[in-house]
Amino acid sequence: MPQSARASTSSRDKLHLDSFVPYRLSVLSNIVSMSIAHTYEREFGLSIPEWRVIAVLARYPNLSAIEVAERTAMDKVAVSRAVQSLLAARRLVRTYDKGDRRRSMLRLSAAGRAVYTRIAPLALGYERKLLNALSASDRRALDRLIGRLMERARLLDHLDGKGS
Amino acid sequence: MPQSARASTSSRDKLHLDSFVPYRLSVLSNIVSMSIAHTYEREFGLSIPEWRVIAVLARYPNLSAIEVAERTAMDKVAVSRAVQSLLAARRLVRTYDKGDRRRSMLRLSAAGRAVYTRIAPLALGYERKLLNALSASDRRALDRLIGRLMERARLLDHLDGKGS
DNA sequence: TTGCGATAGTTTCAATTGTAACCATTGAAG
DNA sequence: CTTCAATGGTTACAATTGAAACTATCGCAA
Repeated sequence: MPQSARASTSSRDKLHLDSFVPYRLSVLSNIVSMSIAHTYEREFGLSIPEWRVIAVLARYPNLSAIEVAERTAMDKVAVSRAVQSLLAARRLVRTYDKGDRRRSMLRLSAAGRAVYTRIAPLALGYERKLLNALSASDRRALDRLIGRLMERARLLDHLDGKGS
Repeated sequence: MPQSARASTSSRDKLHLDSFVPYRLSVLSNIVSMSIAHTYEREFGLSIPEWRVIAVLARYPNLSAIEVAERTAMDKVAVSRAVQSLLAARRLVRTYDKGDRRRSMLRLSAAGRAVYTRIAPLALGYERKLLNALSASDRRALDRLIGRLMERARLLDHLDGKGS
């Protein structure tokens, strides 16, 4: 079998990490996340999960833990831990649903809201500085592209393999 | 003090996780990475760091551990661990530089190359399926946008705060 | 030579995270 | 009324990761 097409690594099978989109996305996302995370860790002792919980509760008060998980793309264990440390820091108030006592109802305390109103501008400021690298139309394009890719990635994920 | 402008969260300070670019990037990147990681974990028992080391050594043989770290955006501890488990699995060969015996020289064994030639097409196949969500010109745009953002993110990172 | 700061890489220990098992409550079925 | 599967959430334990300290070698200087 001379230069078998099956066994040889044809040029289109070559993978350059530098131009491999999943790799590039991962590196970009890590730099960005760590940059922001560093800000609110330093200033408020918040971890990323904690910050996400605060952000979503600022927008949608009285969610249950599971609803928070859905909106933040975290799993319920991560939410549970973030909620516990936020409760301990008195940045959150938890009550339980009358009529379904499994269901918690979470909202920010005054202290929690204060944290939010101080961090949100920092986070948005970082985003703005980041997006300054792009023209207005590029920014719109970016949004659209991320949306499309997210949709497709979820589809692929559910189609094959781990579609639990 | 009726609707104090200072204390209230003005509309441009509001942060919607759903439209916050750093958050969207992070979610997208996680879905994508885990989807691919799942494939090579299942089929070859490779972790993400191990896969990255293999990918870069397939392209550039005889790198030292630190050079691998630079090209994969991993830190040297992660590289050290990945290298150890790849050595144990006999997928890597390590020699030491004559003349500087601190410096290792890493390259794939035959088994390592075999793993590479089987995974690379899977990874590229995934990328292709993902990018099928986009037109050719959108794909070019995506590449350009990621590049610009990466550059800007690194700049911002080094400017302020943690510029170690 | 000896000494010393820098570089390559490893080890150690603590913190974070992920998985699975678990407890409590609910709702519906018998 | 019991029983039992499903749901909300927590706990326990193992695996991963990160930061800092450590070892070994090198290059240069006195």
